[in-house]
Amino acid sequence: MVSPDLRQRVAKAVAEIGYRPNLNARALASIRTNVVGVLVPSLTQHIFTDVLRGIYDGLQPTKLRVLLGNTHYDDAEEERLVGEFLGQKPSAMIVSGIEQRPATRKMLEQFDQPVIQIMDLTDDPIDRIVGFSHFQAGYLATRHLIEQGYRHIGFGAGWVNQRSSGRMKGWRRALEEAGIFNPDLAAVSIVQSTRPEDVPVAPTNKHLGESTSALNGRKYLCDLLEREPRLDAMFCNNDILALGVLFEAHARGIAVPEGLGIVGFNDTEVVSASHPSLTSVRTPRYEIGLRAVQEIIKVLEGRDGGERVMDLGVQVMVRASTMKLETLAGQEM
Amino acid sequence: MVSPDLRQRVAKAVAEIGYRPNLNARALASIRTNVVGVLVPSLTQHIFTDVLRGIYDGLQPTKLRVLLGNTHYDDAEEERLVGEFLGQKPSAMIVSGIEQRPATRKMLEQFDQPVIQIMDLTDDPIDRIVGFSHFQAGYLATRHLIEQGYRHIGFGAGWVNQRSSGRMKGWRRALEEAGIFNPDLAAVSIVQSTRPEDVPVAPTNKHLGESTSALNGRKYLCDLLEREPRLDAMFCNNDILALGVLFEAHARGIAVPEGLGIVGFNDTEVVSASHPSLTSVRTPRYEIGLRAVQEIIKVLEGRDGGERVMDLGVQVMVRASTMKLETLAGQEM
DNA sequence: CTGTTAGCGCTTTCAC
DNA sequence: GTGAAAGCGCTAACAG
Repeated sequence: MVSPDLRQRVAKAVAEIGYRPNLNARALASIRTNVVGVLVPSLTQHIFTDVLRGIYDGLQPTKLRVLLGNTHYDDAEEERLVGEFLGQKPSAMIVSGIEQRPATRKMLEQFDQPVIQIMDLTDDPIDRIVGFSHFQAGYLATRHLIEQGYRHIGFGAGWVNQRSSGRMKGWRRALEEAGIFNPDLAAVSIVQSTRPEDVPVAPTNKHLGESTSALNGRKYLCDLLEREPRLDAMFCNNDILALGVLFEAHARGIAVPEGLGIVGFNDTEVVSASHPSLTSVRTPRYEIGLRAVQEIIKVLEGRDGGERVMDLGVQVMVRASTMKLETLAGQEM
Repeated sequence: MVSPDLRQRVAKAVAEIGYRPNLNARALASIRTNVVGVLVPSLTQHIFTDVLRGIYDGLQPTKLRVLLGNTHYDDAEEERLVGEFLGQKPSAMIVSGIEQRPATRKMLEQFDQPVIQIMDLTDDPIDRIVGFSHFQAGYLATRHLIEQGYRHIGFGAGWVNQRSSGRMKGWRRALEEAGIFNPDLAAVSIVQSTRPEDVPVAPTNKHLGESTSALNGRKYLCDLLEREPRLDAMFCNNDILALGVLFEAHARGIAVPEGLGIVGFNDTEVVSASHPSLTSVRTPRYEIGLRAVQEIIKVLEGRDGGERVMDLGVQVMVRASTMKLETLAGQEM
């Protein structure tokens, strides 16, 4: 406690001199760093930037900062970055997915602060995990198409990694249960998975192309129609792909949803405004980021909930592009 | 120099113990931090994530890491973050735009390491700036529409800040030069600018709405057509807005480009795949991020180029949505 | 309760 | 050349 006058004068001096506390020294002296290390596989896909928004918003009221790393979907890079970040003694770590290398996992397990995996689900998280089931997402999307009366349902994905292969397996399972699975109806450009058996289609269905583009969507529809002219619906690995399929349908004069049902993935903003609007699987990206940091804050404050696996779920947002059965009158925006 | 054997044994011990150098201590002892502070106003707009990609890619071969902050387009938050980041003694700073508060600018000027402003241009940068002219972008887009024969050219923007108002002024200037400027043809939802006089339209043209959405694009086209039925073209503040305009044109049966010319902004991937494909102004977002860190690396290595203002330019990518004059045969993809 | 001092784990410098 | 010692700017634990 000092006099307000002195307080004022000190503050003034501080401002004049331009004094800034050295946070490195502070971090070294105390053990707290107030830094959360965040590792994402990509900044290209808006999906991870939505997660980041949630993280930043959740961290806003705290004094925690973000140290962000981009692994570029590369195991080795992830391992390097985890090592580097851990050397910074962060207050917590957030990493994407569940496919860490054994060495990476070990480092993270030895780390004595909260570690949150995000964007996927497993019974055996490093510490805690908050995400949703990709299998369930693919399954629900495909079931929706089946219920709408579609029978020749394709799948399109620019590239297949561990998470999208989960969606793909959901697609396959739903079709197998209905007895209408056809492995020819998968259009996949690039497969990257540590376990190739994860991808439930024959390699003959693959062809090269860029990763995740609307142009690919157009191409996939062409390809699948060539293989199976009766194709009447598509579940797309992302919304941009779905938009591409829609554009190609427009260009070919195929009516959507009557002649072709389309389901996107992620439910990004653009799909609700297209004409016709697109059905899409809503993924809780923002919520995942927010929840991850909320859990971190809880643990750091000592009021740990103890929940290790947090499934935030997905939801099929039904719009005009799959309204085959219903009358469309008044349904479109 | 030690024997390979000993080297091996030490490495083994290091791995077993799980030793990690404490980077805070290192930062404190040396003055080098190997951290680049990056401040962006938003992570929602993919535009800044493209910049980030450039930054990360440019930093890849170095040992520099990124400390990322999100100002949410808030001056006060920017000031807070600059102070906080500077306390970390980063090796360099990257900040977005040129509208820093005086106090923020002063802190950055006193900082003795490279400071790069990005995404805009000014003759008077804090240290260096790499970007492009938003005025030129708006001017070129509008000139292109005029040259294609359009005469009632509207402008649409979810929200107008310092940079988009530059585009808007370019739009206005081009129309004034052609003697066809009509202030009624601006559809703008939210204006946020320190200098309201920057926005070259009457306030009556504003109405509320979400920031940057395809649904807004649809609404803007409706609004402008109501105000001026002869409207025959639109320059949109971003590609998603342009997509919304295209969807609304579809829905209303307006032919694009014959009845309505559309130009987007940023040239994101999706516009080249739409049907018809959309003309858009390509902005060098990735290149800006890359160049910014290349400049930083140059300065840190002591081989400073001395260039303070780096204009990376923009380019109108002409596609089907503005091909009014030419024959369209064979032009569309 | 205030003022002092001993480190935090490195890098750098200075003797040897 | 190698090895010991002196800080970097703070925080925390101590004594007054």
